[in-house]
Amino acid sequence: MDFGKIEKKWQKIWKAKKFYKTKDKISGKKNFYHLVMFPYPSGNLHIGHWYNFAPSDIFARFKKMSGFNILSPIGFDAFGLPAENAAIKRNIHPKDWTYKNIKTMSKQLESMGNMYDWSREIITADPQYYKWTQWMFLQLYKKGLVYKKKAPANWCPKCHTVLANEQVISGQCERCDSQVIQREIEQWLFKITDYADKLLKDLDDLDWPEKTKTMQRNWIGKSEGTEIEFKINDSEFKINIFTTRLDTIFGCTYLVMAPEHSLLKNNKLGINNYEEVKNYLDQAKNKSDLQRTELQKNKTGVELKGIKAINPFNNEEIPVYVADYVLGYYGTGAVMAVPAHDQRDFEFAKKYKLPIKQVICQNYPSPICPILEKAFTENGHLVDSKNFTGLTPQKAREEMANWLEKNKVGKKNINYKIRDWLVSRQRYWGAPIPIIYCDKCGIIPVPEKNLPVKLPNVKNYLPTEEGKSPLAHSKKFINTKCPQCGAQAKRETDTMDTFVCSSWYYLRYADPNNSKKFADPKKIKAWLPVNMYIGGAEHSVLHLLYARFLTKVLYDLKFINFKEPFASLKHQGIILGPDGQKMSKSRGNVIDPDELVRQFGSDCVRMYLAFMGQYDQGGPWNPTGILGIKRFLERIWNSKNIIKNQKSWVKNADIEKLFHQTIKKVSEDIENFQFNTAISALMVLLNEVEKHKNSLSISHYSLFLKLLAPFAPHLSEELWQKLENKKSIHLESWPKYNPELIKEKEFELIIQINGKIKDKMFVNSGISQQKAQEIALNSEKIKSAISPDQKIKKIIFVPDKLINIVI
RNA sequence: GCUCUCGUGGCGGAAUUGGCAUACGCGCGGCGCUUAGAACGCCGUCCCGCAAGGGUUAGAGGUUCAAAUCCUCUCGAGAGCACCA
Repeated sequence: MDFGKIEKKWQKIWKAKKFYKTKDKISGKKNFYHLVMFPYPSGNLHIGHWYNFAPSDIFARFKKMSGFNILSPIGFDAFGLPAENAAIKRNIHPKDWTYKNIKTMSKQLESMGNMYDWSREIITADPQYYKWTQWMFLQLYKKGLVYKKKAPANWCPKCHTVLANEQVISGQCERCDSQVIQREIEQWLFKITDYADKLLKDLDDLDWPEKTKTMQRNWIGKSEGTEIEFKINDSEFKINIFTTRLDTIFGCTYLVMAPEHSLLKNNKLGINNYEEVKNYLDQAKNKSDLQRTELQKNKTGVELKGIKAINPFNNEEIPVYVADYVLGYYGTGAVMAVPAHDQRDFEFAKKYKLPIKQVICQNYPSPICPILEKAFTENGHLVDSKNFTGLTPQKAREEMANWLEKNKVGKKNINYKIRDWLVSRQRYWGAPIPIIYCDKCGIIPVPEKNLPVKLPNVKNYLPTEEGKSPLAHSKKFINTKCPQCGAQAKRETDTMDTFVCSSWYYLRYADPNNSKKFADPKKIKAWLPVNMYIGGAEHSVLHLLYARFLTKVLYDLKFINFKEPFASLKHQGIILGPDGQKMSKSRGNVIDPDELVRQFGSDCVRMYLAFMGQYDQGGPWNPTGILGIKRFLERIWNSKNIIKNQKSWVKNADIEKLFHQTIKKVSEDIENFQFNTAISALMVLLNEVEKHKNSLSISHYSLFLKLLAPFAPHLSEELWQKLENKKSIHLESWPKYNPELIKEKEFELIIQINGKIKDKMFVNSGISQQKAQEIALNSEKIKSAISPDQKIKKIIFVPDKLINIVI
């Protein structure tokens, strides 16, 4: 049977009839926004894309048949580094490369037969789209959530651009794996840190995978502690430190400042050995993140000679060091070092022969504490801590913080790990940042009416080493007039991180062709927030965090009336190559879905992907089982003859019951994204039906086709129309089961002794414990298993399941 | 180092969430159909045992009438973060 032929036929008909065009409102139906993360136009679809798009379409089709008005759009995340890098490698203009890929990938996507509304397609590299990306930038700018600063940033020497914190993986560039270095450069940032608390709190109410929420929580990294002032002796300067272990302050034997600390610039503190310190600062600056990490085991630092800091709790004078194991961007950029209770301080103190003073001890009130071979970080009681001695660390932190606040030398404070989102890129293939520099007026945002700032079609799009965008070479682009005073001015030449484009695209689908607004508020209201969002877990702290941030900003600006973009979220697993490695062209382990579709048909491929295993698990691609699905579909195709050749129909209560049980099982499984067990239930049903051919009526057969429709949209449509139905099966409503009919009249009672199965027996459903007990004790097997001298201690009865005799 | 997943036949995986372990599919074996094969159909297929029966969810303990499921430790695989004070 050539399924490919049927599939092409229906795809053509659906396209011609605009069958999947979405209406914003259908009376009597609730809207349901079903969204799959839009693809990056990298070249061709691989089987991983199919795994993302095909099973999710099963869910969408099921929801549609269940009575919802579905929005299931598609588009392309078209700007960005990888496309640009790939284009450069092939010596093609990024635009040509990207649009060529979009064309191929669209064709491939169509061959899946998904219910996408192509009239709503969006492409983020389209000026009609990025006009609004630039508009978003301006809204954030107005709200004071965008700023520019010159500071060390993650620089990828191969991509010639800065990267956001989220795009640096273990000190390496997310895209090309080059070692990222720190480079002082002018950059634009979004103040995502202002939203750290909201981003954290609102996670609680989201229907998202728990691990994804955990990842975001860790990324945001809330940490409650105390900020303390340490005065410098004979000086007006103070060093502020942040700690979560205030209880250990009597064990503080020195302070450490990060090399980036502002008090270290130009020898403000009047240090005696500034030459030496300056040398150290310069060295630290040139270290990459990775180098700094690699040196974890071998910490370095320099003492600031000639100054001492004063511990406010005991007025002890302690030395101050600069060391790059302290981070400049976290907390206050300085810490109090307690070697006895912090492993990093412990290592440093050992190396520089600094005192290690234990103030938390397990043995309290015994005065003898064990000698430390590493930092002691567990719980105990305070020792050698003046009037705080004897307290638990928890209690001590409370009381010490009160003491600090009373004496005005410190206060409770909260720090977050998350850093501001660096959005500027020194690259060509992105949305230009809508900013103008005027000698007189300074930094001026482009007026909204002048948007979009179009990306010019330049010949020279190669990135440059000096840290400037290729757009800096385009005189036509740079030179402009100041919107405020009209004088000659220059445009910003950096472009935006592609994650800015993708952080709001879900809003645009509600109204993709609007030229006056990013979307009509009525249409936004009709569809958003997204009801079901599906995509890879690799975006947990990138796209998914950025999208939440932008939604919250738009909410605060009153453009939208919801705080979270994606009500429910599901991740699909990753399909690896047959060798168990990540699929990549260089490894040569990429599976081409087109070839599989030619061989088996798209219904078969999508169904096999759904059948392979749990949707969120993935794993190595193993094609051996696809024949099972192929056979299943062939059997369904042949089953039309059962009806045709049927002479007399015999009602069969068991088959009747199985049908209703299958409706229940399939419905619940699709709702829970358990497509594999839903398909297996359909297989069980077909197996039974084939055994009792004469008990299959036309209405049973129709019902089966409806259950099949989300999984195999083409085949089910073909068979449906062969039954002389005029309308499409995809306009039918999802079958409902009769709760009365699925009830089992009998069940197999499991009879256990001490939890081990000894006998099984069919009995009527709903029997009482008494009755079950009687039956169980009368069983020959049970009788012989219990010797006369053994007494029954207890009997456990689980209704309609089992009875357990404890002896 | 920290945070978090996961480990079930030869393979992909089920198990109503603590109540019949191995559903469904692949593969394999046997039989049928066939000149033969392919395809298809039927039967079998966790291990030991002729059987009665016993054992089995990476391994070892524990909780429970009852554990693949909960707890502790060990081993193994994977993901994310990583000097965050």
